[in-house]
Amino acid sequence: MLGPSEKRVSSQVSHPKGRAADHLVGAIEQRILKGEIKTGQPLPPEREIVQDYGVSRTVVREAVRILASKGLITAHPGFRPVVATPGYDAAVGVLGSLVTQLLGQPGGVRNLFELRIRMEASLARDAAQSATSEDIERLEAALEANHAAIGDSAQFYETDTAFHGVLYDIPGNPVLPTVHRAYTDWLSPNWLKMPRKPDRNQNNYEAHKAVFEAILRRDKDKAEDAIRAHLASAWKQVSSTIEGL
Amino acid sequence: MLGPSEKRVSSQVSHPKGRAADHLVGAIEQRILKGEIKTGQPLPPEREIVQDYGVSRTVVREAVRILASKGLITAHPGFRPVVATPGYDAAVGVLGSLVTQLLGQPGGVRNLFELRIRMEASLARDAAQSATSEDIERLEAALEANHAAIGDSAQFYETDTAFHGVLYDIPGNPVLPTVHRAYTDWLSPNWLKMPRKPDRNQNNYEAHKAVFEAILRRDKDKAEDAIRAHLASAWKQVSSTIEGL
DNA sequence: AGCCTGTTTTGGTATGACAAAAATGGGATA
DNA sequence: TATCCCATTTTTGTCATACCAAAACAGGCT
Repeated sequence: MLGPSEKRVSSQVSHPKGRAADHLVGAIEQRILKGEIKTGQPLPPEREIVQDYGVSRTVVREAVRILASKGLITAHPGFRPVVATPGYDAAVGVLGSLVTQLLGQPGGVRNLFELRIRMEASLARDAAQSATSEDIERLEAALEANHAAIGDSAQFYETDTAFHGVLYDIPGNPVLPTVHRAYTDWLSPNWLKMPRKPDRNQNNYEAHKAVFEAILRRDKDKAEDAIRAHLASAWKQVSSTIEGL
Repeated sequence: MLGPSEKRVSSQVSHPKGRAADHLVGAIEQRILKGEIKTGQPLPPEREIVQDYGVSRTVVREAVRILASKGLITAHPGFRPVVATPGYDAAVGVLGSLVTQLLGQPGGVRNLFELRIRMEASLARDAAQSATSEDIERLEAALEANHAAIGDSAQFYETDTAFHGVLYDIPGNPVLPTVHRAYTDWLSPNWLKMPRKPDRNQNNYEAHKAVFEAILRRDKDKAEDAIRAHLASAWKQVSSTIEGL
């Protein structure tokens, strides 16, 4: 036994309500948002924060972990946490588990895929209207790569994704490529369950080609129809393979 | 002084690498995803988890807070954390601070608003194509409410949002209303900085009316154009008011 | 049965300790 | 002098323990 001799008054009077860790999170968040702690720069050592805010290390630690899981800082084990580079991709990571849970509930995958269809329909129209000749070239290159990969299903999946990805690049909004990555990340678990055979690849390639040609012709309606048809067919393939729709 | 007499071998051999808290998070996450702990049900007491997983309460506590900030559980201070009802809105909350950071960087607001324009253009087309008579009625009611609020800018903002909200409701995808809320939540801080005067309200109302009428006529292109024009004009108003574009 | 109250449980926080890994500083070496 | 290696100091990760306050619970009283 060790001697339980000393009393401890504890008590931190400063924060009347709410969790201390949350207050700390807020405080540090502010400092990050205001740029007081710049991107890429490490947070002060835990003990220093303890001093500055008059809380225990337990609390500091919790706050740091919360900030990390919010995506504001990155914390490799053993290293000082550093303020994360703000990027749209981080958001995808933060959503991770939540989305997984959402996709697990009835209709979840379908709801997300519908959103994707809507988005790509819009992108296809856009491309048909305002793709530059450079955009067209990239699209064509992606299409060719896709064609070349018909025999190799893994490769086909890659080039398929890449082709769609070009559409997300065209408007020049940096959020869109991230959205694309989010869709593919979140939907791929379901997609990859589906058996992929060369004849299916062939069909999909042809669908891509139709989209490309409509864009080339600057036919917005046709482009939208083509990609909607393509995605609807893909959905049919997937949903027939998997129970949970 | 207390006697530092006893040795402590500590050491938890089970987890070869990575942070203990992260392993715990993963484990509990699995149990939630698998439905072992059902929605609305409280997590076991911290001390019990300590026993079950052979970790310290510090670690359990961290894990719980992380799960909370991921949106998988909700933890009111002083209460047992309960497994959160999975809902799309939770995702918006989870993104919170990250998005704030993103919007703070150059072009952030513009990027998000462009996404919104794209979305609503798509929704307007959709509505023109497949709104039921019931949808039309709701849209009309929203439009009237908007008209009645022209004199009251606060009220106008409400009904304005509600009108757009109807568009997000029409396709019946539960994710869309959430997207709408996300857009408004995130953009409103900027919007509300803008002085709102009755004549502007009048203009906006008329823009809404144009959208409505195009939908009524089932004219997809016109509907899209109308809402794009409306949003582009709104953007002009806002961006001229605020520096940070 | 319904309400009040004392007890037990549980979350929130603080403290102190220590191993392991990272940062640091100096000295030996090329 | 510049460079590399190693001993020392920090710092993080984790554990154990203690204590308060609030919540949950269990009786007892009305």
